[in-house]
Amino acid sequence: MTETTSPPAAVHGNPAKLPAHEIVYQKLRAQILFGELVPGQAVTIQGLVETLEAGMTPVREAIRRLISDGALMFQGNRRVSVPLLGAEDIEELIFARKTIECELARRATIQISAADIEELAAIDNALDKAIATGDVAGYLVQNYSFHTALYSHANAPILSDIADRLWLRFGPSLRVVSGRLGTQSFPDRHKDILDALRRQDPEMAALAMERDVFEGMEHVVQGLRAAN
Amino acid sequence: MTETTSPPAAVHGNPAKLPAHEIVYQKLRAQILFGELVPGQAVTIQGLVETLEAGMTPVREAIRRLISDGALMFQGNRRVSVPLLGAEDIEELIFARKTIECELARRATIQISAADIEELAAIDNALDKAIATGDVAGYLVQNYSFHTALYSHANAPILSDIADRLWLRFGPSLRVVSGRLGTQSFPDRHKDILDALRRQDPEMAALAMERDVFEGMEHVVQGLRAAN
DNA sequence: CACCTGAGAATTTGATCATATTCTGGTGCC
DNA sequence: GGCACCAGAATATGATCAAATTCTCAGGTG
Repeated sequence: MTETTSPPAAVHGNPAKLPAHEIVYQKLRAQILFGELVPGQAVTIQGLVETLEAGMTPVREAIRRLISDGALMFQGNRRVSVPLLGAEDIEELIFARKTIECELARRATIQISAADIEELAAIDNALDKAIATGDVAGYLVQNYSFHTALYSHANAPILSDIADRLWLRFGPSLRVVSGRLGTQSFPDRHKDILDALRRQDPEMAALAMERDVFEGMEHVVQGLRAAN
Repeated sequence: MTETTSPPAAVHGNPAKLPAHEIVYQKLRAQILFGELVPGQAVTIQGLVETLEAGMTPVREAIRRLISDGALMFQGNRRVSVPLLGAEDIEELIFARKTIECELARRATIQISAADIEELAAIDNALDKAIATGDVAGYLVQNYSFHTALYSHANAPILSDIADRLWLRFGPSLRVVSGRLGTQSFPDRHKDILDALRRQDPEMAALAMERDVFEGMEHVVQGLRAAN
């Protein structure tokens, strides 16, 4: 995932040896990305201490990291909550995602191996299955996996890191929209992306990615508009 | 600065009321941006506890935030240090800065007031003075101020946040290069940017910004190359 | 008489610290 | 050269203090 933020790099044979604050961070991060937490929801330190059965210091550090990530919001008084996105925020996210993720797609295209492309295809199949069965949580996980896996082949840690952060920002809203509109209606340009990868055509990959990003975000806009 | 990371918003009459972890964060951040800390240098919690005369918990939280910002690096074991940039990192930074900061320049151009332009001009004057007198620290501060002030008028908190983070990544290296090559040699496209702002020409502003970014980063590349 | 308002207490939550425990890296002995 | 030990640093806990929100209950008003 992100070079700078996930340091222990998951020592293969020793999964239990991660520090507590790292474990808390991962758990909380997943909850935000995949929707246990709703936009606007308050997040309390003591609540997480009980829920995650962790000490106070690790929880504190995890929250600080996630605030820095843009995944949580410090409300000025000492309260922390999951951010609500406005139309302007989404407009910014569209621009940022387009430029960053298209570039990552370009870079990945010229470096990825055939075997890795098939791994991506496998993820996309799982995604299709989730869409077909209306499995919202599965859809969110697989969609995120697809993008993350692709970017990991771009050999661009800083850009990948930026992209990862952007996902944390709209994750909660994506969940709300998916829950409301269902997974069926979501666009999926992943087939086009896979085609481009196989043809080793960076610009085609970038274009497909641009469509995927734009349609996905547009969908969020519509979903949030429906909420008013 | 960044919406999401600097919450207390500096209650006008009560500067002493910031929490300790926030103060530590600001101090450490400034040290990184403006060069007290050298790339590769180790950062220890206990060292900062003594230096900044703060408790352990606030220091810990500040370090976590800065790691998440990309300003510090977790070395896998429990060590933390200031990152060293490689050529590939700089190449990524050039792309990211170009796209993000040019867009911020565009957005600022169509929103900034005449009075605010003059404030920018004043910063640029201070910058010129620092260059003329060879004041490296002043140069770094004023240069950062100019960009930050400009972006604050773009009304784009997410993009500004991304830009801010990028500065944290190359700040230490910029300091090294400036110290080695002197401030004289640094390019300064700020006059062009100010021109574009006054003419309300977004594309011209973006172009000037692109040059400023590119020449600045190219300079860093040359400086680092000279170090080998 | 019902309802709104606001002061102040009670409770919840966050911030900080002192301390115990665990881990890493280095040193010196075999 | 490899292994055991040691010093120092990081991680994690729980207690304590401080702040903020919420609740409650008078008092006043329509």
